[in-house]
Amino acid sequence: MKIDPNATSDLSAQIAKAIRDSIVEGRLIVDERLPSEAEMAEQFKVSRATVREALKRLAAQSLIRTQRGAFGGAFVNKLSFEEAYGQQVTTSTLLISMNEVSFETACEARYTLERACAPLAAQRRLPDHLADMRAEIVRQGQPGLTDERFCASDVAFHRALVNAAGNPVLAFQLAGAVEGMQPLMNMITFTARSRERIIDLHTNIADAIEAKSAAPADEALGELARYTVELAQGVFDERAKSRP
Amino acid sequence: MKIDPNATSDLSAQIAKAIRDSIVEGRLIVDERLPSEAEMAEQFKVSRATVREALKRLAAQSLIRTQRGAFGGAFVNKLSFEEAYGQQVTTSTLLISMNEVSFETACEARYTLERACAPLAAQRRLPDHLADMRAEIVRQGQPGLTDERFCASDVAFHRALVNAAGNPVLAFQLAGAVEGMQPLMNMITFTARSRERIIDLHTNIADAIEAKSAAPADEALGELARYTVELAQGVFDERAKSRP
DNA sequence: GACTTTTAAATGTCTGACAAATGAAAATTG
DNA sequence: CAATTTTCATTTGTCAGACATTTAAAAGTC
Repeated sequence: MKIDPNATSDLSAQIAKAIRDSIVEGRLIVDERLPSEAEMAEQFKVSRATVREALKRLAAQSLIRTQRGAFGGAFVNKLSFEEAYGQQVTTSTLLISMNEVSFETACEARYTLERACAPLAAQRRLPDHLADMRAEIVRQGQPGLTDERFCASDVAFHRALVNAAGNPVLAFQLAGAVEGMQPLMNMITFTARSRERIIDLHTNIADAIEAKSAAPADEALGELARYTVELAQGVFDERAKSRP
Repeated sequence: MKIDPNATSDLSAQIAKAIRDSIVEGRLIVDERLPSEAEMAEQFKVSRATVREALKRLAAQSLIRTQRGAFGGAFVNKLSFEEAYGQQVTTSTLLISMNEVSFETACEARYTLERACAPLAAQRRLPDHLADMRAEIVRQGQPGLTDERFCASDVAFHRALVNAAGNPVLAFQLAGAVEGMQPLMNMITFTARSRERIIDLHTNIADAIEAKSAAPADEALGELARYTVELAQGVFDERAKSRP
């Protein structure tokens, strides 16, 4: 691990990169303890403050965790699916909100990936997954539900569908596609009639998954994708009319 | 933005969270300048070092960028697809390598998602994407190519396929699934015969995409998924035999 | 007006210090 | 001896102040 004091980037960024590379390439293994801040400061010939800034960068990516006290220090963190899932959602949400991604593009990505899960979900679903899906459908039918809560329940329904595929890597990869869409979905005003239609389609999906038949689930998801884009189009048209 | 000095977590983590929330929820918009470190230190009633640690956390997630000099400071960064792509790949790679994910599980996730792209790719592919795919196929046929380079070319081929779908959000979501697999793929030893088989399947895929016919592409991808798992199984069996 | 110099503001880095947490070892107690 | 308490060294978390470096605007110069 070498640091170049004359490089363009910050010393803390260089140090963070050196340690990150060591972790990614396996020279530092999970739960291994890094040298203390003071030792690293000496090793890299920088101050402790600079080392700390580097460590905070790594902590932000869940690559290390720190513990105070004697025999404490910084340890290589075993990245959990939960942590990775959260990072994935945050990144996707920001990416979509900051890059003028059209609703159609985001929606297409989401439903394309989700439909890919449907056959696996139909094949492997457990009672728990079905129960989760049914519970969200019930929630979606409750009167007085705000649009935001309706959307949140929609996300929860689709998360259950993805989980039913029984592949944690797949679930992680889809996290951003499903949950990152929520801010866009929240912009839609759901009328009683559109909710009814969506709940019908969700019911079709749950029924198909329960019956372990992939095709109808895929069909309903396709229909849902079309309908969602249609609803969004209506909202945008309405908005364009009121602000010409 | 409020900070609790008695909370369990670090002050710098709390401050980072407060700023992150402001960005995610839109209270801070792209390119907006944050207060200077000294001002934030005063505002949050902490030292400048603590504020800096918080800012480094945000910089590690590409949420802010900093600029030195007068009228410099920390600015909300517009998360680019490129940056997000890189983060996604790093996270996926670490997640897979640290969590005893079976080759089958990772492979299933990858090919399930990739097959979902095939119809879109067949429909929308541009000459550039085809050229990229063909170029990688040529490279894969060169003698003397190391296994690692063969794998890297394999990833490049599949990246071109995903890009051919013409949906940047989809491409981003698939980044981890395709590239995060590489360390696992690198463990496979590719014989001349297995390379030939893979190149044949890649050619089938490229031909199908060129002909804008989705079904053969999907078929070849399925075959490739099966064959990859089979190859890996061979490697693991071999290893089990030599180290009983 | 075009060029150079100055200057103020901001981040980057360093030093030294103290607070707080924490587990191991030593001392104490029954 | 065993259980408990105390001490203590180590390490991270936080702070204050200083200086170096970068940068663009402002002032000065021809």
